[in-house]
Amino acid sequence: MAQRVEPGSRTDERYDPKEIESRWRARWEESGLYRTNLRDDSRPKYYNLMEFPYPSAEGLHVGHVYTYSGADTNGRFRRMQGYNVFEPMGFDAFGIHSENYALKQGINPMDLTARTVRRYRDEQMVRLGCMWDWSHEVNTSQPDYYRWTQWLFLQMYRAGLAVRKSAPVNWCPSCLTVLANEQVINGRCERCDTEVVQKEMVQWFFKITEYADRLLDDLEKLDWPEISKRLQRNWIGRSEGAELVFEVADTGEPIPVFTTRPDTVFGATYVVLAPEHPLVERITTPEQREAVEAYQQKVSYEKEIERLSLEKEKTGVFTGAYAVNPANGERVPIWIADYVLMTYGTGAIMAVPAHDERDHEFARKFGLPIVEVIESEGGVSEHAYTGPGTMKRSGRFDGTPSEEGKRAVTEWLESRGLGKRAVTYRLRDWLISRQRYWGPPIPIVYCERDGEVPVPEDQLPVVLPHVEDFRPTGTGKSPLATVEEFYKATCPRCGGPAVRETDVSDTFLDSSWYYLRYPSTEFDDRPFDPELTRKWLPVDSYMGGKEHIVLHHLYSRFVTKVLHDLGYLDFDEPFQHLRLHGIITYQGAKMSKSRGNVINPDEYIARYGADTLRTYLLFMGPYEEDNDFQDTAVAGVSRFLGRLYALVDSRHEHGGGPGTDMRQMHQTIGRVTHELDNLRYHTAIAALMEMSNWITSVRDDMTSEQQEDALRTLALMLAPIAPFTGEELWHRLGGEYSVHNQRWPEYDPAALGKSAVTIVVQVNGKVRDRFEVRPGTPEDEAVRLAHESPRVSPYLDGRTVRKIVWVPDRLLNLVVG
RNA sequence: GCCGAAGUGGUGGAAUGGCAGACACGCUCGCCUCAAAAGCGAGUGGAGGUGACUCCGUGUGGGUUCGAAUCCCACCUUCGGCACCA
Repeated sequence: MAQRVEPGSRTDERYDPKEIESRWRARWEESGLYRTNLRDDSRPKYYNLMEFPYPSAEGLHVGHVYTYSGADTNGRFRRMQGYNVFEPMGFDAFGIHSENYALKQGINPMDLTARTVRRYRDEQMVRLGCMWDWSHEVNTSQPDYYRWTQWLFLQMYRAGLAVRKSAPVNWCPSCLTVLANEQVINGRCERCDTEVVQKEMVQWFFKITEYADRLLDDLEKLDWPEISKRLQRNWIGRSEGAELVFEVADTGEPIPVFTTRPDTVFGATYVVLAPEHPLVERITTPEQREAVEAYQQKVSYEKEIERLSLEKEKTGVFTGAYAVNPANGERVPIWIADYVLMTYGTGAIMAVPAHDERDHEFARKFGLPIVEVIESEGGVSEHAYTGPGTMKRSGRFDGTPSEEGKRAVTEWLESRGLGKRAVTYRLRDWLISRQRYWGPPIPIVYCERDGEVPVPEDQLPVVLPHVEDFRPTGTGKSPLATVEEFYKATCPRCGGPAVRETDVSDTFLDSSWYYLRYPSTEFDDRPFDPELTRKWLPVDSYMGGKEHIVLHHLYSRFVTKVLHDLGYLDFDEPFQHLRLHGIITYQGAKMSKSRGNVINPDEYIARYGADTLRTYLLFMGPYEEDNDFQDTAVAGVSRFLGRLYALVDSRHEHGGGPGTDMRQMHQTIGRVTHELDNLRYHTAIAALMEMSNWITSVRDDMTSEQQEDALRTLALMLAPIAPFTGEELWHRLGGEYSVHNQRWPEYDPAALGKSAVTIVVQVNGKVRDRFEVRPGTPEDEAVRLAHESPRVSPYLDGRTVRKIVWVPDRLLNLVVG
């Protein structure tokens, strides 16, 4: 540790962030400054959560530093406001990203991850100056954590929400595993950008769709940015309509179809099944069988991305079979086409070409009849009419407005047992199994006698073994399927021979509950302690990036709701208050390794110190918007911190003046408090810069007490943003350790009372003069002053004042004509 | 195609109905220096004027208003999300 600085002495040293930061880091550590007493009831609690990183090759990214700078500044601000702040950190250490890094290095992820985590934490993260309480660190890849991830799986299983079923799933040919729907972005793998293919496979799913309505409705009660609510709403994609039953002609076999336009059922001139629809096999006529099977073959080879392409012309094949339109009894042909998806609705549609663009295009291509049943002006020969209107050619419903017809037609068909109201969602069940090594084994065994049996809770964890060959196999099975010591098991129920499930679970399951674990890391006999959980959750502030809205945030809400329903939690939303920071671009583009425009935070910390990087990141622009990183501006922030240091260091050569108006200081306190409350960090920092400029310019007029007061206030307000420099300045000003335990400064409202206000004088809305007057100056006096002003009077000469706009203490506008 | 956000000096941005450009970056000039760096000081939207000043100016066009960067309508551009969801 460097020499102690005695308060009061002028050192004439330059601002040396490296020395300052390492000295205070050691002092904070040794005094346990950031260890939170979770059982302290004397202050209101504040659970300050921020996204934890997954350790990978690249090291800590500047995006992480951005998240943490903003979240930590908020945590420190709340701490100074009197909250007992809990700010934990951990590692999302399981998962494909960490595993792919290990594969590239050829080192078992179990060995490599431990090293990577140490590097992240001890070489990078500790330097950032965040008030993390490392005594509650979690690492999702450790048995003491994933044991409870497996426990969570078992709760899902018991509740009937974890099911093993065959379904069309997304397979990534590069990662050699299946993916959840949320992990496919525009037909590509979220991790590696490879095009995914569709496969029918038996997999484990969590039935998140059963919670679709609650996930949708409860968004209302959350303090979240609108964009994240909108994205979740879109993703859940609730759609109201009806399920109508068409029957196969002759056999009478029902074909339920989902439609949002039951009012157009009289215009349904054909039915389309998804190519994978189970009915296709049974209804296809011998003449059509060859064509149908060829088409099914072709579609099954198609990549998701090709199938979704809109440019593509519609294709399809007639099955040879007919169905009966339940509204008018007409026979309509049954086709199969890939524009109908097996995974949405019932996998079958009634096609109404007159009033649906897609059906229209298909009907025109294959010469199917187009029957207009909603009155339209332009007709429907060229384009479908999809708007509302009056029903026609619809029997008893002719003349009914379409909106009313939706309900009426559904009720009419329902009375005949051929329909009912229905709701469909875009959201699909969460596919959680992965054919990979680096994750928690799914705690299920398969017994010859008892079938699928959950591992009893007291036998958890099912330990992930350290294996030689951890490479993904590509066979649709995890590498664990080749490890006999692992998969050979005895049935927990009958004791007979059994095999373990060898798939591991999705990384997003690990992170779906980690916020529940942080307060309870001391317990190894329960995932989360009821008492601590009741006290500390839900989370008071959660900070992260936009990329997790339909992944991590949605899954966490689902898991919380399930645990609530099972009686483990008394709340059903994990993150009451969520804020999303913007993306940092560099040279105008998103940072990426391939572009070679990645900012390495280590270099900036080494050169300028963590405080400068933190302060710069927050100063760039509005925290919740995207910002471009500019190297030159970083140096400017470093100079600002250096100026503050010099300001404090040279204070004994100044002050001792007759005293000055301290209103500026009180205004700054008010401004900074308000800006920090709203995450407007860039304007908070600007206000601190203005205050520093103000002190510099008037310090010789200040009394010594005033100067001291101003500098201390400045140090206090700097502390949440630049914690090292704030601490150092506070210490040099003789403040007691630590600045981070001080109360946030309050402004004196009386000191804000203005002795004079500036009135802006406009003529016809153009500013012509401004003058200082006492607050509360009446209108007539202001008007008189305006007429006397040589800068205003020329514009009034020879004209009549038609109107006077008077905003007390602010503005006078004279309208002349 | 649909939904959303945003367009302000050379640059990042401030101002959400009332003084456009706070605060910075950059640049110019000056001080310091043998010189440079650092630091400090002054200036810095555009055009005009010796000058006090004047006019213009927040993507484009229109509107509301005493007054619009801010509200409304149309369009253009950029970014983001979704995309055959019946």
